[in-house]
Amino acid sequence: MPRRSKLDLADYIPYLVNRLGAAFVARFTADALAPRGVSIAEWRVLAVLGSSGPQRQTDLSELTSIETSTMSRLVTRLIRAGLVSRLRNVRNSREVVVRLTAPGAKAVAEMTPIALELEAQAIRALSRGELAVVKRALRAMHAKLASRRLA
Amino acid sequence: MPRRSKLDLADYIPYLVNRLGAAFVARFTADALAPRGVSIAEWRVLAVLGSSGPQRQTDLSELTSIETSTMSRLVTRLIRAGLVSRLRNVRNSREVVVRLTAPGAKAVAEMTPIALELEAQAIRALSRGELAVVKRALRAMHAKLASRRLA
DNA sequence: ACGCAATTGTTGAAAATGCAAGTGTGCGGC
DNA sequence: GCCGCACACTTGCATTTTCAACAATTGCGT
Repeated sequence: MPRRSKLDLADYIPYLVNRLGAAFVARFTADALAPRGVSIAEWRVLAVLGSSGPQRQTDLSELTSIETSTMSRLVTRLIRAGLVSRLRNVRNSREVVVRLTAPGAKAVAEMTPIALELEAQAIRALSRGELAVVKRALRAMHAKLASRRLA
Repeated sequence: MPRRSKLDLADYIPYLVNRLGAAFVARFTADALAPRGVSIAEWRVLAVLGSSGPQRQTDLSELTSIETSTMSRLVTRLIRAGLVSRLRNVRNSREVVVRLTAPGAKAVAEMTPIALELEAQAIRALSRGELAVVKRALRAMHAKLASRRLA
């Protein structure tokens, strides 16, 4: 067991995670986003809507790790692009429901295979068992950090 | 094996990676950065300098996944804060060498234990074997994505 | 039912970012 | 040696993000 009071980034999980995340973004931007003039933040919102259905902006913020004020303007942009709609909730009029429009759903449908192919490429480096461990580990670490945040 | 043409974010590695990365940032910001008025981008630069020694700005950009123009201004800010110095390379005068000042090294030394403790908390969710798998996997996936980028 | 705090979303202003263009420097071919 | 190209960095400008303040609405405690 190495004694670690000095930081060795090459072995530091947050660093490795950030670097991998940046690589995904770079590749996905080149393959899917840039050709369509969509930003990574916009894609994240569209992907959540496609995966989990219509959402309040607060929930979109939570799910994407994007600030609520940024989300407000981001949704406005997506509306201008015709990809989503924003409607006030009838039962609770301080809330708003954002949902994909038909063109928005089509855009998600077109980009999804590219997204999946990108993941497929990355995990070619892994055995099936390793993949399962990695997914569980990513979720478990997130849970540990998110829970402590409330305390 | 599920057939996946629809995107299920809860099982999608890039999403899990982004979410975990955001959680690290949120926690580290609260624990170490906000109290000192340091931004996450600044910390990343300081951490690389602490871990790998003086660097050219191009290399800092590469290592931190931060754009070179952003890096230029970021280093300027760090200089103003007294944490790093920027000196033109004598042997190649278009290059610059950024290095920690004494206060910069001190700042890194103070924040490093907090960074390590944060990682330690996260990986408490993992067995030793899982941890090894995760680290290898993060590196392997990054390698797969980075190599293809050049092709 | 009333009042007050919490929730949800928006906006203003400052700061940070990204992209393209520009500056200066080194290097390879001929 | 000279020309042209690649590299390292900086700068201008438009866009995006952030943080705080604010407005509107709900719901809780009593």
